[in-house]
Amino acid sequence: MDAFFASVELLRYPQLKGLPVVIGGGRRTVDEALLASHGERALRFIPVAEFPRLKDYVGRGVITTATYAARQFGIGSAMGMMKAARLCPQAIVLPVDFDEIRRFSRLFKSTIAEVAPLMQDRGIDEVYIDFTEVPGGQRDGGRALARLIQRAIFEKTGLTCSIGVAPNKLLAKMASEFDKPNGISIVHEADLQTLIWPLNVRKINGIGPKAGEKLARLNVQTIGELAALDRQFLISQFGKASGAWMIDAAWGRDDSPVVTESEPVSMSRETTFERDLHAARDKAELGAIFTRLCEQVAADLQRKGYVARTIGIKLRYDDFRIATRDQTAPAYTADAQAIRKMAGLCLKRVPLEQRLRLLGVRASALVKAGEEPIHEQKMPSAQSGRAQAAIETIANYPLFPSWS
DNA sequence: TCTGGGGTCCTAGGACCC
DNA sequence: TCTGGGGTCCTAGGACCC
Repeated sequence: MDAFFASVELLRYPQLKGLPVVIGGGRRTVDEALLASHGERALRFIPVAEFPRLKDYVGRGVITTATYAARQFGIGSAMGMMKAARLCPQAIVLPVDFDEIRRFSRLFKSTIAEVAPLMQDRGIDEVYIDFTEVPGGQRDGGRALARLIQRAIFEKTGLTCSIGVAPNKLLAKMASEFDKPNGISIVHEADLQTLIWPLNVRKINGIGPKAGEKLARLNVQTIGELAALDRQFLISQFGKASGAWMIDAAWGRDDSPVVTESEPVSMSRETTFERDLHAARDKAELGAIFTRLCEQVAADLQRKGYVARTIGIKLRYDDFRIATRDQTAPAYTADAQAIRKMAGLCLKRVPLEQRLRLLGVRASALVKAGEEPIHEQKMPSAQSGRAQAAIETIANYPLFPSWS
């Protein structure tokens, strides 16, 4: 989807069309009173002058999405709000409305699934589609179906998307970047050398800042240069799995299937504080946040019908270093108090002298509620001390109090 | 006044088991 | 005079993606 978060807001505020708008930030920047006085229906008539500007923004957020007009100023996703404000102080800033975003996400995905049911989720605004078997899918090299999908999505949502058509997911993803917004790009196997090899290695989905930097140090900038390297050399540099994957990617080879269903691996909640907090000096505040995170994780598990056996915490210190601790229990739970106790055990094992910027709670080793393995869980005797504490913790809490 | 939140996957080491 | 080999599970950290 093109500039998804921003485009959804532009549906409500069409008067902002063509203007630099950014979505993101930690606090609500649209005045609630303004919304209340104008009412949902009249939102489109709020004068542009009344919208909050980036220069007035205070907080620790990052940009989630920038409209194409805002991108002209050098603003992009994941950029800190303060930096963006320096680049374009007059840009309008709106908060993320997650409920609305999720609603549109479901809408565009269900629209696609009606046409091409073999669809894989790739986050909130992206999917892979295997339309090998869709009637008419091969017409005009796939362009006809791509047009049909674009039209259907626009009719249902009023939003545009960009589509890449290729023999596999790797190439399709790259192709989808070629003609944005509202474009269709078709890449054949034979186009590898002309269309793919001139691109920077960072355009490969899976080569991020670190691998990109390392390749640059090896004097490799383009995908073509990467393709010219020896497989064994890449394996020696990046490890067995990554090295082999990298050379295949450079040659456009990817046989991974489009996966329509998958079970979640973990569920987590985390929050960055408005100011850095200290475990001892801000104990009450931190404790309340910690408990709330546990309650949110528990609610997420229960709402989605899962139970977890491993609970973990995540800390980000004021210097941005991250620490994580995990604890596996002998039994599964989705209970807020049990999770709170487990997370508390984790907290005891992590250094707390330094001020904290972020705290998170994570549940993993998930299974569907009611489908827990029946045989007894073997405890890792390596951490028998910890494990014992976990056993006692769990024993003190009923497994599914909210359902019983 | 730098730098969100929710995920997945991989690696490497230690403990333990047979 | 040296001390297996394979496998699983757990943990911590890190890269990467949307």
